[in-house]
Amino acid sequence: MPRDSFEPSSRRTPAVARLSPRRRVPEATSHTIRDIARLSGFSRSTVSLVLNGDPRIKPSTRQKVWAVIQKVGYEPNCMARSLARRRSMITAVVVPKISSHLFSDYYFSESMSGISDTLSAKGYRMIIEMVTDNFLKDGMHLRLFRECQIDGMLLVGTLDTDEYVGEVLSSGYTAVLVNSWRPGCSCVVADNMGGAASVMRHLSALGHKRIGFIGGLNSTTVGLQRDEGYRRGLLECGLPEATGLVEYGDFSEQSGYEAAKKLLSKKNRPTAVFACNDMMAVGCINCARDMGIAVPDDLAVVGADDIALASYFQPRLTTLHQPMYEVGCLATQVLLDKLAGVGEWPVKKVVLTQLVIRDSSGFSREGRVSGAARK
Amino acid sequence: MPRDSFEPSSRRTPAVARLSPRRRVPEATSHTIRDIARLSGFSRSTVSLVLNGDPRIKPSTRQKVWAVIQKVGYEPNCMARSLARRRSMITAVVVPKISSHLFSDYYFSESMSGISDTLSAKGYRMIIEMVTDNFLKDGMHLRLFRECQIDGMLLVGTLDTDEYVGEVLSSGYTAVLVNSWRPGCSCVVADNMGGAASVMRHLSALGHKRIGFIGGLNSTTVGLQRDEGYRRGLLECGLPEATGLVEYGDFSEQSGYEAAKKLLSKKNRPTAVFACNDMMAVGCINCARDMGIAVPDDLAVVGADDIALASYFQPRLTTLHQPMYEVGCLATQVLLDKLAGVGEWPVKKVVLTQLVIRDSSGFSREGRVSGAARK
DNA sequence: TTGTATGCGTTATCAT
DNA sequence: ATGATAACGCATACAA
Repeated sequence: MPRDSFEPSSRRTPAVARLSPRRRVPEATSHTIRDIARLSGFSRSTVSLVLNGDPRIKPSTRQKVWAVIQKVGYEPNCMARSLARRRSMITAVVVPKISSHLFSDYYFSESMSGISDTLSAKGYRMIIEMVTDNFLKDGMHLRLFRECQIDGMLLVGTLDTDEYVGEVLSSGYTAVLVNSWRPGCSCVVADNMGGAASVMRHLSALGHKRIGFIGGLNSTTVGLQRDEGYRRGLLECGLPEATGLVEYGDFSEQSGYEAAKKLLSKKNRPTAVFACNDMMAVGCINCARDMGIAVPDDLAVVGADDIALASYFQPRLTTLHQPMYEVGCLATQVLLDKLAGVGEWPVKKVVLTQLVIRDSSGFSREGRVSGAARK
Repeated sequence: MPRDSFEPSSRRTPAVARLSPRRRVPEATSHTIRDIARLSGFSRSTVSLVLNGDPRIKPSTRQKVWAVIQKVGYEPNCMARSLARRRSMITAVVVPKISSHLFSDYYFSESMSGISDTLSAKGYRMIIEMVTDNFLKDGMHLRLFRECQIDGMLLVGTLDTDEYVGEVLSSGYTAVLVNSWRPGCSCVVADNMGGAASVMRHLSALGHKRIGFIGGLNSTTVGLQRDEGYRRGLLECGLPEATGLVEYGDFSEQSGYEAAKKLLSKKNRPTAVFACNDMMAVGCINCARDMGIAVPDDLAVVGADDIALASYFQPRLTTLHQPMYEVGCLATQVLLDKLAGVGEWPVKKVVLTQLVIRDSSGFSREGRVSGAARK
């Protein structure tokens, strides 16, 4: 009983209840695939096949259908398509909420740009979720998959201690970690360990023997890896792991200031300091200034991240540039490959970092030195 | 012919074609509303009503149904719900793509945070779209509504010359402009005009008579309004609109440098400069330094935006703080109100700006002065 | 190659 | 108060 094709102007009409036309107010009267079928004289399926570029459709048919589509300005409904295809073309990007000023952090902004560019180039859309207490309480990390039908998830800069990450990864859904590292899952990270080691070689080459370290949170991958890189650098340069040369902060300027205070108050204070990120480097330099220690003359300071401030601060910061844009792009590509069913899985990728030499380490002209890659 | 309720374990079974069970691999076997109906012994409709908190449902039924929902961890499918409800609970946030480093700009990052917080508090999700050439070519601005069924759109910092904005607004879809201004539509902006005037009063109070202005792009609302505020400020302070005191840039540091060069090369150069944004203020100060003009002693400089750099730059920048977080929140609220059918429409809202006095204008301690509100 | 029938998971209408 | 069923708009085995 064909009840589809030749009903001139109405939607599929039920056998009996012709009395109450179910059509709701067609406010913006957008067309459906039915309209195209009717107008073009083909069936819905044919239109659908044309829409999806199926090669089985005869060219002449294809053209006729497309002509109608163009003419009436038909656009397929994503929701309906997702429902039928069971694939939403939507990716969630989950970012930690650090204060309420998340997006201003270079680290995240750069990765977001890379992610966004790569996703939209492939026709994917992204929804952004910030990890708040509510996010966790509502179990949003899994609801995004189940309720919202997202195809995949990018987890940016998560902590080793974030439990929800484990839940996502073990749930069987597709996810990639951006700049954090866990065994058994796909991760794309900047080569912080190798980069940190290159910082140490740089300072060592300048003649420094006592190089201090202001660490960050070792629950973060960057914190941990830069810490390891510091130690590896000492080894490579043949420097002893002297005591009293390491203090930890929490990545904030304030914590960098306080760590520096401890470091610089010692009888045998370091002549150079590698701070785990730029903000702590800034704190360190401010502390040195307050203590009457000149940077870079009496103390060389190197940061990491290469935030915008780094090149405007006085002295301009020598720092380890982390190519977060590239990391974002690559991570997204890994995710999309998996969704497309190509490539390996899981996969680990490392993007090289670069040492940007400015003034705070005693050089006066800017230059770049490639960081070491871990192969 | 009831074919729904008492089919123990299978989906709706067609009269004949029982041979080929259409069910595809239920990979992650998530439950549907049918499962809940079956398990609880009620109909799909009842479950749906329970799910949506309909008051007509008897409390005992409500409890029984919820018990099952909790037990099996059922979560409704957004796509199906959106399709049926014709409302997606998704909002698009459209931001201009300035270089590839969009998110690093304070202006946008702050507004995004406000938008994100407000949306997620109301159960809305946001998808972020950057305006690129492709965005425009594909007609994405309207496709988002038609294809993706977004409920509303927030347009952040658009230019007066952006044509797609007009198309969105005239299309009948719901949209709010964030920090830009057009007649006949809903806008939420920072009070840049009043704020700029307060900058002028500040400089005038410091004794400056010749106050220069480095304008931005007057195709932007902030550019235009700060320009107007500059002139209004001159008037309020009884200063003449002298010639040769105004130059324009494009908001970049470089353009600020060049504008300053012209301004400061004149025989009768200004003793103070109000730059339309912080980056141009930085360029101006760098230029002054290169010309041997001391800031703030020989030249007072005030910027606008209060980007993170402002308090780290030397000298620390006196600047007009623009509460973009609040602007983002408010704009989102306006949008959601409209979607909920409450409040007026269209609506114009102005958020006060604040003058943050630091070192570049000659003061040594930080302080805040409320900007003037336009009523 | 094209058409038919049905499914995707939910909401909304109407009848009971 | 609850149940049955038709939308919602598209995709897709399978038949023709």
